[in-house]
Amino acid sequence: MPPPASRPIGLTLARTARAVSRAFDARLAEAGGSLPVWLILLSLRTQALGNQRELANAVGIQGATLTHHLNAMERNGLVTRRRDPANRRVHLVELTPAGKELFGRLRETAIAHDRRLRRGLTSAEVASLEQLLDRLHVNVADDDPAVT
Amino acid sequence: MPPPASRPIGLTLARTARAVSRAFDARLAEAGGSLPVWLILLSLRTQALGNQRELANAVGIQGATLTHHLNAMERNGLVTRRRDPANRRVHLVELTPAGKELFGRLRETAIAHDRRLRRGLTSAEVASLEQLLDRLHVNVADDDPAVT
DNA sequence: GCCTAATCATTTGATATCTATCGTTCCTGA
DNA sequence: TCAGGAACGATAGATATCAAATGATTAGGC
Repeated sequence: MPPPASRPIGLTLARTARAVSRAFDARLAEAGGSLPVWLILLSLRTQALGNQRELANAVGIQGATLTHHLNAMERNGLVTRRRDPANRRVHLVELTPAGKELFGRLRETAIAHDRRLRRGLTSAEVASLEQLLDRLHVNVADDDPAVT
Repeated sequence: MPPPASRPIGLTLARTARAVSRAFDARLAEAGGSLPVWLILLSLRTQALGNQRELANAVGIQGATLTHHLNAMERNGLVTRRRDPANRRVHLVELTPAGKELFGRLRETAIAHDRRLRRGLTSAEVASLEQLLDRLHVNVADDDPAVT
């Protein structure tokens, strides 16, 4: 059983994802944002999150990492944090007007990026890509590492 | 023109890639390695690289980052670095026996990971996935950002 | 043959991320 | 009632990464 002759699919996946993320991040930087800031703004704007842990989960980062970003965003006047009076362990994170304004600008960037990414692909192809990616995800998320 | 109703494809791509990379890195760690170390060993073993810049390029990282990894690998006795007598700007990087031994172990891990990743996918599906990823890559690598 | 360009690697300084730990606040069961 | 544990977020310490500046060496132009 020789090693796979072609380039491993994981390598192609990692490199493509990095190139795409970097391109997106560069566009967001031009608009005054960054990838993590955009994901945080998006989650705050579109989901009702009870606490920072849920927010971190929605963004896909750890709580500690979220803390750093929220510190910076608070310093920059994008969000406010205050204790929930009903449960003083919980911090309520809210967008300021400046935060909402940045969200609007970054949303344009995100829409343009997505359009650019899909260029030349039919919606059936995009759907197929999504489905294949999901299957890779399932293959590694699987709790049974015994399968060789 | 509303934002795309479905989850942006870039987000699915980024999350899948992260999950896959993390799973692979965890396996490599069990075998005594890491993702960047594996890529460096693989490049050294399978390609004739003239200098560190080429090596960094093959691995897909910046020269500065490569320097850090080579420092650590040299400390751990996996590689040696010496000046090229013909061009004293160039460092020749070579695997030690311990480096070759680790390469062999990590290769097993990499083969198993690839097999796991492809589980349930036909080779036609994998080829289709590769081709779709390449098209995304081209879409962002494109030098013409005017296309919206 | 010199001075300037270019090339190669490293260092420096910054950001993003993780795991582990800590302090505070809340809740539950004896 | 109150002691122990759980939940929440912050902090500390570590690693990976990049861009920009620096140092050393070579190559080219005159």
